[in-house]
Amino acid sequence: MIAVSYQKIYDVVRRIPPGRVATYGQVATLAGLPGHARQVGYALHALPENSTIPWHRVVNARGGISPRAMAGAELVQRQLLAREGVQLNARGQVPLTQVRWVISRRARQSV
DNA sequence: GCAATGACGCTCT
DNA sequence: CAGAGCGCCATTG
Repeated sequence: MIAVSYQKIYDVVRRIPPGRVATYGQVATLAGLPGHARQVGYALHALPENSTIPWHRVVNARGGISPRAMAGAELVQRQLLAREGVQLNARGQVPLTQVRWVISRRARQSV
């Protein structure tokens, strides 16, 4: 059973455009849950693999892929990002200064 | 309702 | 920027 609060988070993640990435904190804030970055990660963790949510576009505040229970899954995320043109550096992180998702104020209101 | 858990963020070093 | 430590809080047992 997925909590209703997660729906809000999924909704934000769905809006992340290809070739762009957002941080957990950013997603939390856009979802109307400022400071609940952990719940964002928790929500994505409970996300089924067959989901259409672009969860791979969500990274931590440093642009890196957080280690999760199943190692190797981060490799998948790296592949999905590369497929969208997001190149990762040697540290396995993305240049946030360039690919950080910047949503316009008007775009947020159109929810 | 209490205690433990966790795909994190912020601050200091 | 990278690493270590502390804090926040919904979800779960």
